[in-house]
Amino acid sequence: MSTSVNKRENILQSALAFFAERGFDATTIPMIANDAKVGAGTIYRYFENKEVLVNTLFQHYVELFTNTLVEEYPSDHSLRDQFHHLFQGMVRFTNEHEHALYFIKTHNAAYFLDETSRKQFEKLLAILRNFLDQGREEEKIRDLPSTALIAIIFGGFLELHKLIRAGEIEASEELLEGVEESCWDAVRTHK
Amino acid sequence: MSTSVNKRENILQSALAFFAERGFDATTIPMIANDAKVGAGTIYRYFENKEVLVNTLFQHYVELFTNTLVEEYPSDHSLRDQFHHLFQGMVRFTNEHEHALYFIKTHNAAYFLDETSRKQFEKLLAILRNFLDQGREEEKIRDLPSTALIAIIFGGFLELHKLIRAGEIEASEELLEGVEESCWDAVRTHK
DNA sequence: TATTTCGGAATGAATATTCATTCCGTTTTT
DNA sequence: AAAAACGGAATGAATATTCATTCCGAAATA
Repeated sequence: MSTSVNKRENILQSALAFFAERGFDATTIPMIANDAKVGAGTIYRYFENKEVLVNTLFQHYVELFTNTLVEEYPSDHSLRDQFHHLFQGMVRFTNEHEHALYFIKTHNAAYFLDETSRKQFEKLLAILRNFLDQGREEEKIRDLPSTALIAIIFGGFLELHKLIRAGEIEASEELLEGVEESCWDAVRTHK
Repeated sequence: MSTSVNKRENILQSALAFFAERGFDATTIPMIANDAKVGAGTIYRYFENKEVLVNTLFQHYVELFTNTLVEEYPSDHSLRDQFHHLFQGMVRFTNEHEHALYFIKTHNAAYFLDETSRKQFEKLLAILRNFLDQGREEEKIRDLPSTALIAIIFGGFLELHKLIRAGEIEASEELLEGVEESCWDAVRTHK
């Protein structure tokens, strides 16, 4: 069976999990190879080197996440609805790609990211900034640096996600709604 | 003279900066030695190995931060005042120890932390949890996992701090107040 | 006081280890 | 039976750690 597509995919999946859990520098190629059930050399058939591997991964998931947020974006609904859409996007994306968002969050300023990766990430930020700026104009969003507000949103959400994965907490609908509300209250103006 | 206390201190300072900026795995002993203006071997006169060095650093600053939060804690004031005290503690601590809080935040779940470090960190969390739990009883704090709320607070604050250090933003009194208010709104109940 | 001896702190070259990357014999695919 | 894909041992570079030696200030000796 031409597993070649599968192997590439396996390598990417294993790498993603390790990078998310231990970070780029602490994960070794043999670790990834072993987990992907592939020879160490095989990784180099698919990726020129370790940095190309991370960058590939990073760009792939940032793009995927960006698309998730943009898809069916309710531009003509209320700001609160738009926020809900974005938040739901995070939830959906995290459900479909367990480690991806955490990986992105922990590596978005890393020294080994190349131009393309940085630009890709900028595009993602632009979407969120765009939303916040629009809201600020309407005086519905606090007058604070977008990056800080974005950090609050991702920080809270990802921490929650960690707890859920660790089994310390159950991912009830109610809980997610609570976190969404909390993030929204952090971001919006209060009359 | 090159008192041993000074050397040890220099090593710790250099290590802190590198660990905060690049992470544990990406910083090498020679980097630290060079920055501390000390022979590589000297580091091993003070610390058994690289892991002992991080753990020492981690424990030291977590303890220091914990003390900052606890000192003059206004137990009998309003919850809002208590929050203000904690937030101010973060600000003060960050002003006094530029890299420390960021280092703590990015390394608190690292694989190389020993028992003592983990326990030390737990103590810090306990203080924050304590505050949140008390508030929850009074129904002044949201019914959400403390860890998630804590993540929101630190996430927002540290992101802000990064922007300030990067010179992208000025650390006005007003800005800090805004972030404090945002974090508080994320955490409290809204009648 | 001047000189010598001594202890241990500091050093950085040498060594041991870890890891990314390469290479080549084997297996699988066509 | 080629050709392509693999696996995993081999390689070399980068890094943590060690250790023989130097250095320096403080006693001991004169």
